[in-house]
Amino acid sequence: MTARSDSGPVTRFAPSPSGHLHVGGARTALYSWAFAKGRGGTFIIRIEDTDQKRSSDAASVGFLKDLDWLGIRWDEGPEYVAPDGTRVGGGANGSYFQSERLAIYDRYFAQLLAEGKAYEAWDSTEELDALRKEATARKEAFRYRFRGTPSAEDIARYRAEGRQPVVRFRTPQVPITIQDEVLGDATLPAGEVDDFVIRKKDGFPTYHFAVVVDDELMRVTHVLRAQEHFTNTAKHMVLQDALGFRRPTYGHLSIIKNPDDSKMSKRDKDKVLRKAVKEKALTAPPEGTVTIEEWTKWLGDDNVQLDLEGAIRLAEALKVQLPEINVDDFRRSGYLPETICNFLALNGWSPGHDIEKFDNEFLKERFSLDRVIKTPAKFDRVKLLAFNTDAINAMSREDFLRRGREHAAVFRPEYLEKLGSARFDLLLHASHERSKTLDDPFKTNGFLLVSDDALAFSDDKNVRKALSVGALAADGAKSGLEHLRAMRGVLAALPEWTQPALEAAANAYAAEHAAGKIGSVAQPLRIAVSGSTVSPPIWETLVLVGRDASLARLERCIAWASGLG
RNA sequence: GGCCCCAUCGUCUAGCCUGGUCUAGGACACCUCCCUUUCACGGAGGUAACGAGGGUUCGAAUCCCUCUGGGGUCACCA
Repeated sequence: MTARSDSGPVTRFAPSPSGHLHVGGARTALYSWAFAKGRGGTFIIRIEDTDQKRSSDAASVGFLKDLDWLGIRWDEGPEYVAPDGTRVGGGANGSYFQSERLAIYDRYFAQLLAEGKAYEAWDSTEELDALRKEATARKEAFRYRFRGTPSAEDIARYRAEGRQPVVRFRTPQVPITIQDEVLGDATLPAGEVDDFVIRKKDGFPTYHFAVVVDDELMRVTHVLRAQEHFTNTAKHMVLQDALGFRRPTYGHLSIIKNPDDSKMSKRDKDKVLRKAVKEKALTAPPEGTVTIEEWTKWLGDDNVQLDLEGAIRLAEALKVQLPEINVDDFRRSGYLPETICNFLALNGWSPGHDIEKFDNEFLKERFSLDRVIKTPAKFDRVKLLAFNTDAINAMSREDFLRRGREHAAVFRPEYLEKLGSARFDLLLHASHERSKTLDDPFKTNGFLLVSDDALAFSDDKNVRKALSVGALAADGAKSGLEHLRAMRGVLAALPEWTQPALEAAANAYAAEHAAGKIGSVAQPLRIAVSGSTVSPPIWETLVLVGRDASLARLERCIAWASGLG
């Protein structure tokens, strides 16, 4: 924990712990962090777990882990031990979990009630729904107004019925000007804000109340949050006035959208799966994906979401790509945290001067609210991939090796087990320059994991071309299949199975039998050991597959290709 | 529907506040060519935008108005 400096700004990121940290939230956190840290201020994490039904401890920890992975560390907030052993969080303004601050909120409820600035309301859900319907019928927005104080008898009756009151704020009927550093000022006409609930019947504060109290008590000076909160700010401002609190400076960030203009949402993954299931007209879950019960429940209700592991298994079985939505999805896909931060920073902010590539240090130095873009941006995964490719290409061999190992340890342990450390390192080296993500060495080289007799040769245009190209040539050159037959003997006779030895032998053969065109020999070999026309460089690939396996695959490929029409 | 906000290449954006240097710059994508044992990488070039209409002005992407389009919000969720 760092000592709080009184001079700098104080910002906070206040997620509600349900689900995972998604890219929009990550960007809000990044901006908040950069704004405070670039000005000698304090960055706080606060967990807004006032919705008992939706909040979970696991989700809280997940948020902290994702934030830490991105390189965003907080000066105050939940205590967390990073993988490198650093202790993060703590602080003198806790608890940083709203569910542990109930006594604090109660004091302020009492104050407002005593001053007549808030009142208890006993309306039932049904009564409220009826009022809402009426408003809709009149084509008006529903706004709750003080409906009179119930008599002592009424209250006694409600109590007997088991009703619990909520506390509503008596909103002054005056125009309210929202001051926003990003969007500029906006004035809401008098009466726009209704008497909103500040304490739920379970005794928990609503978001509006807790956020106002906590921001004051934690001395937050700048609030950066999603644009969906813009209108809420009016509520927060009238509350601050009633409570005698200071007003933080606000900045509302535009939402991040999918390329098809829909709002990025965690449901997007289920959408892709539902579509695939429908297209394939599946009636039962593929073997080893999800249970029949999960399957039935999921397909029976659009609101039910598959758990992540199940969704991943199903996506693999259906051969569809799940869209990355959450920070952890991008991590799993092999994106670098520095790339995610860089790209996210650029999605809604720009340093100007055509600068695009920068790190969090730069962002910290340069970030300012007046350069935040007001328009919703589409999240372009293609450009993100390009950024990640550049970052990976710029990495040293050693860094790529180290980070590839770290990635595999978490997401691809089977490669480490199957290949052993020497061949695993060779795989990374051989894949580095053609990798766009840390996952590419594994994602694109699944043939290394399958057993020799299970390797499937793909019967496509490129394969056929490579195997028969010579036969089609007019000069009587040999076909790829013939090269393969010949190479079987050449390779089997090799005293050692190393890249230089393999290359030398193949070159010698090609000089004599393929007019020096090594490609007409390399491609058939590639097909034989990998099953397709795409793999790391061929000599490395042969070493990765290994001598015995390569020869066995060669044999199978010759048999397979001989049967091709 | 009420209220609020926004509007530059397909996409992310620079420029707008402080009108002229904008025949509108960069990046990703796309197209062409080069390199190449596959796939990638890389190199050279190219296509591509100020939503529409009115003003103001000698001059508007930049200032004003209208329209159109987009977004947010209208919960005892945050």
